[in-house]
Amino acid sequence: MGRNASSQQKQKLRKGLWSPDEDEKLLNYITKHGHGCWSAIPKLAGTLTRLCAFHKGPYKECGTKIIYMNCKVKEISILCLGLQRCGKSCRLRWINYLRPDLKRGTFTQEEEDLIIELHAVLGNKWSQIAAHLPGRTDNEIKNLWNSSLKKKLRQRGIDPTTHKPLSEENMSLTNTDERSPTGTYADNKCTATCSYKGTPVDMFLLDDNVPNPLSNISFPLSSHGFEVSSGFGYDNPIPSIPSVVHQDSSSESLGFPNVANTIWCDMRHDGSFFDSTPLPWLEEITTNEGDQVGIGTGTGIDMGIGIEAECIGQSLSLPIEMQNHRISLFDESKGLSMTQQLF
DNA sequence: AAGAGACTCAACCGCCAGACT
DNA sequence: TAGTCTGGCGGTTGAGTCTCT
Repeated sequence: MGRNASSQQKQKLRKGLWSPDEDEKLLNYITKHGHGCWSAIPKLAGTLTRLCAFHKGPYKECGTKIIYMNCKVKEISILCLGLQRCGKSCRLRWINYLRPDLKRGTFTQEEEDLIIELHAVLGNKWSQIAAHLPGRTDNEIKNLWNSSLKKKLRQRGIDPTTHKPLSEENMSLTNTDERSPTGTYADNKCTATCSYKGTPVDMFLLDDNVPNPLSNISFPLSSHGFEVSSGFGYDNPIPSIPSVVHQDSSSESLGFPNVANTIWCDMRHDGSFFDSTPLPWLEEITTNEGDQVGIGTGTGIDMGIGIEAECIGQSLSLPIEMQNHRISLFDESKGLSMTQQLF
């Protein structure tokens, strides 16, 4: 019996594109009442009259009518049928189209760059990626990725799945890359010592035309006391890095409640720079006093940033010593030595 | 101008995990 | 404990639009 009723209901459900009328019903309902239980919304949305204005007691529904109990008005029709959609469909329509906080229009270059950065770390976790782009939906980002960004990456010679240079697939590397294809940085347990563990010289010398960028890198200190350790890539020689890390104490407002300090980076994978884009791979790392945090982009272009949390907020003047494959940072005032294996 | 192919994007489908009974 | 329901997610589809020839 119940099964029959259920299948009858299913037969009534509409599919396909939403009409303006349906949109209006759903929008009006959720604006007034919130979405609550999605599965109940199709019935409730669009209902003009549900309760007799004078009736405070119980009622029951019977088809498209409401039967009031112990009321002079025994029966009242639902004047407008609810949506002939399933709750799931309503939810999707609201999230992807009707939500008032949605940002319309094409993606900006900054947004595209951020999506690529995030994809390198998170893979196809579209909802997590969308969480970093206010006003954008996972569906929208997924579509952008599949229709446009994948292609752009390939044109840049980067494998959109692994975020490694396509040419690398044909090279016989002598180093040992312990990362998974999508990057181990997503496992949120990454520390300075678990970033790229291959042999950097092998990496850099794969292409004779690319000079070892380590010999050119300079490391300016940020005014906030962070130590920026390095940024480089074997296909991406960066002669110098400006002050790439800022501290933002309002990390909670950015949705990273467990991170003591939100780090912002100015550098893209391709070596150009942009501003105010949060480093997504820090989102689940808790930094404590004295912690070191090492991060990587998860792409073929590696970047290591070391933060001595103890130094946060202090003005440091640190001589930097580069010893082949390592970069060592020293805080002379504290006698603190932070030597970071970057690769 | 017309047809074919490429592209975009809204929406559906199936699966999964957690809550509830 | 098992079954059911629900919401959330990623993959996929297909209608509409655009671009190219």
